[in-house]
Amino acid sequence: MTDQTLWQTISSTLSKEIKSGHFLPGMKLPTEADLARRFGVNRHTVRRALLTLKQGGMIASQRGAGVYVLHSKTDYKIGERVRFHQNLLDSGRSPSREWLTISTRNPDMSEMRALKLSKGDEVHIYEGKSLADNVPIALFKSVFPAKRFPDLPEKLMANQSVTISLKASGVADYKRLSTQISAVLPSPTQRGQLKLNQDIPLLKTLSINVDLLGNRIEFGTTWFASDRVSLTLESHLENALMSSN
Amino acid sequence: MTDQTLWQTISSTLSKEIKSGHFLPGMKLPTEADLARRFGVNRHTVRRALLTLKQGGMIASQRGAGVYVLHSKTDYKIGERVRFHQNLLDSGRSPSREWLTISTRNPDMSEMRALKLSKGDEVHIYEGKSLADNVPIALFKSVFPAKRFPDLPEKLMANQSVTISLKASGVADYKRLSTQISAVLPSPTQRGQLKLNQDIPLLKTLSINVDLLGNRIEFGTTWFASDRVSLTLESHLENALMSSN
DNA sequence: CAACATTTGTTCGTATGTATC
DNA sequence: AGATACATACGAACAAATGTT
Repeated sequence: MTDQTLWQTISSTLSKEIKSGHFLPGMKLPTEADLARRFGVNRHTVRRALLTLKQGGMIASQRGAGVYVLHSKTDYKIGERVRFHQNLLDSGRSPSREWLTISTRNPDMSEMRALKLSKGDEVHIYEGKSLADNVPIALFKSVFPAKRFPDLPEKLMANQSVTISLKASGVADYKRLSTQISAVLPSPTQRGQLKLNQDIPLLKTLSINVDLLGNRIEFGTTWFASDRVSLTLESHLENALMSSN
Repeated sequence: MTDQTLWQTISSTLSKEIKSGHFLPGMKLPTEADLARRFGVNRHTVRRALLTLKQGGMIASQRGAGVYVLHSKTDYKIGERVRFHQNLLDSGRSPSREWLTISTRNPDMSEMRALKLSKGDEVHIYEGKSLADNVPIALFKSVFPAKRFPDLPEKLMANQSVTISLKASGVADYKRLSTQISAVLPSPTQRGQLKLNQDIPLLKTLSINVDLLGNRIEFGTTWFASDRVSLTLESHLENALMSSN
């Protein structure tokens, strides 16, 4: 409508065709050359149009293969409690986790502030990847105070689950204190780990988790692929009111 | 580091120079032609690099003028209560609001579900723009049940404030029930209203607000320009724990 | 206000690299 | 191994918005 340039027109045309079901999730779009012929433009103009669809999370391209329509987003709930697996099980997905690094080192400034550490305190770093139905949907980095959880690394390697590992360390329950959300672009490393085809923004969340006494026990960063996830926040009102649903 | 392509190298080089303070907020970057000469590449390659910086909210371009370094983001708090002005005042900004349309019509499916409306119920639509220091930072659309708030439109036009208008309609207080966050690309219309230069994703939030009895009184959608805002969620634990700060 | 130079935005053309099938 | 298809890069030209003279 308000479109003016060729690539904007092409972009919104294809967008409508995808939304209308003309192209279904998982389907391969016509090749760039075909689309260029169809719209009577240069291949670059088609690529410019496809780029914005890619950024919007509607499609993904694979060099040498083609351009594919993506599936709709997984809904990821962020409540008081942080339960990754349960979260995804609820939406009918099969969740899994891969850990990339588990290490212990001195904290940087932001980590010290977030966990209210004293000088000399060390932290455990737990980095990994979250998948749903074997598709990577997020990268995470969790920072724990080493003084409080001396043998957490071994537990994490064995358990694959933060909740269970913390429980084994005496934390019966923990809650989310605060979360900050922003949108960033992936680094080349992140792009590879999430198998992104560039130019898809990540929903970045910084969260601080506390035990029931209010002690800060985890400083977590998560990068969600915005083409595969949307975040849902639920207040503690939710449970009480949802019963009257 | 892990960079491989020319435009990725240029992008991270410029990014570092901006972060290091070599280019300060508000400053004009060298022209694309100059940068192309500096890096010894084609102008297209420079533009590809600048595009990712633009998407990351680091720079903004103006045709005919140049490319400028943007200021850092405003932090926008999302708590149980929804208080736009207070929110921005807290971060030292001068907030303002412009309303674009105020109307009454029949709800669509999503609005009926969100507000739990019965067939035949009408809704008031309140659309507008939020600014901080005269820079647009978000667009919003609020949907209210007309049956409960018959004269809300007049109040909104007079007040400019949702909180005050609802209070005048007998809602002493209201809270956020749930919020869904995703990232989308702006439509041409939104791009114009937010004065975006294309290709900056929007943080889109869908929220349902309820009065103290749990009745749903507002279904709101907000599109934040991700280059100007980051969202912070605070649990109700925050207040209790922050005192021990 | 008009004319002009500057600067970014769009489009086409062409060539080469690289991953997939 | 070869054909297909996307990714990167260079070159050229013009359009559109801006700022200046």
